[in-house]
Amino acid sequence: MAHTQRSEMAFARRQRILEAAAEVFAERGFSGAGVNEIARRAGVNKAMLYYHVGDKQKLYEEVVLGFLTQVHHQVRVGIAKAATPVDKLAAVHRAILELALERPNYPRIMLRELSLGGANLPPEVFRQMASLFATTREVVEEGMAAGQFRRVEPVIAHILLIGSVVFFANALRLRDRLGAAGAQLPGLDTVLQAAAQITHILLHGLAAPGQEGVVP
Amino acid sequence: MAHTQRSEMAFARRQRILEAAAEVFAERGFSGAGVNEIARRAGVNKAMLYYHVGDKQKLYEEVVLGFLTQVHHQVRVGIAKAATPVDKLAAVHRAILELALERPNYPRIMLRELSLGGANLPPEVFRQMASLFATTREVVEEGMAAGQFRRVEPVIAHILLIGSVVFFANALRLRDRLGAAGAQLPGLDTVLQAAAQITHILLHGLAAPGQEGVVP
DNA sequence: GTTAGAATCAACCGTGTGGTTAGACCAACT
DNA sequence: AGTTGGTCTAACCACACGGTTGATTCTAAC
Repeated sequence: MAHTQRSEMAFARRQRILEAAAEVFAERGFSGAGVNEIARRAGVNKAMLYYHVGDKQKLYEEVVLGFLTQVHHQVRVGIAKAATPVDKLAAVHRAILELALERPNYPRIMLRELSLGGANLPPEVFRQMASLFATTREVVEEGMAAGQFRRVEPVIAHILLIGSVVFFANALRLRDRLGAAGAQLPGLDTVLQAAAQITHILLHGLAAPGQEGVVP
Repeated sequence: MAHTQRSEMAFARRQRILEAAAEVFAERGFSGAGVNEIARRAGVNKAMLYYHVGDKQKLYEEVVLGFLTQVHHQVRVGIAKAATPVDKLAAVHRAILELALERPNYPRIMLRELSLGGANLPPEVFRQMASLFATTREVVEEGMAAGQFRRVEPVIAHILLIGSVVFFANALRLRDRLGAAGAQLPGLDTVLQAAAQITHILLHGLAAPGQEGVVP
């Protein structure tokens, strides 16, 4: 296993580099991030970035793609565990939300990338997005067919689901500065409680007339 | 009025510079934007940026603040014209939405700034945000007092209102690339129609049980 | 023990950046 | 005509950036 040990070390290095990259990209954005700083935080020489991963662009793509596939995976797991369309959609929302809170770097990156129109992203990332969208679309259509959801364009539901999470996760970081600016801020006991309110409002909003009771 | 003409010219120049700046900041973000390009697009010498407005930072602040105050103004106008809390909240949503669609540069900037945690923004901008938030808070609380809205933390409603618009406006730009990646995309006749669906879902979701009928 | 190749590093390079400056231009007033 | 002060420009600068290179160390296999 000697050879394996070596490549395991290399793999670990690669992971450290990608994590550091995610951190810096999240904090400063693609243009704002410096490969020097990424290297510094990963504790490796700059040339190692190019050796193990690639140039700045490649670094970025790797980070984004890694996150997207993870989200999609979790979403599918969530759906598989749920029974009704409403539960499934709630599961989708929660899966995204939990990942967003657990790994706060990523919503930041996604948000910024959205505002750039995906300028820094390769087609593969869009394929992954499209695939995630297809998943939620299925759920929404199933729910409409079952009469649980009102008739909406699935893409709208998708946008609301994802958007609310990403926006919310990012907004959390403004709290302190908004408070300092005089905003009268929440008596939110926990972040998760606030998130639950969001899920509830969205599902309630999507419920077909007379079906509001189905929403947990 | 000779002197006035001169300063009017200067004012116009300033506006052109700020518009160009908004454009470039929207396309490339704060770090990605170059003062050279801003100057080029504004059709002025680079040094004029520093003369008329200030450094890159100041340029950015001016752009963001200008937009925020405009939003807040429109929101207030919308509220003033509406009667019931539901109508007022719908008006808030529409005001933000219309501005976002009309001046697409700004949602992009705001989104990116959100993901940066307002790193590039001065306290005054946060004061403006807090003030806007206070406005919607009033409406939400009025609606809850009147029994039209379910009990929610106003900040949640605020986030959903703003977030959905900003996210939606930005998502529009992904359409083509997502379509090319195989996403089955909307039969949305018009953008406004999609937006109306969003407003409807949110208001419906916020409506108190039994009050869903009040939503237009 | 030697060797091939993976992994690492310090030093370097060209380019493009934000920002500055010294002065030219020009309209308006004395 | 001369002076002033707002407006504008070309040229410049220091520097940080992304990226590369060539040499060097480490390790595993023969």
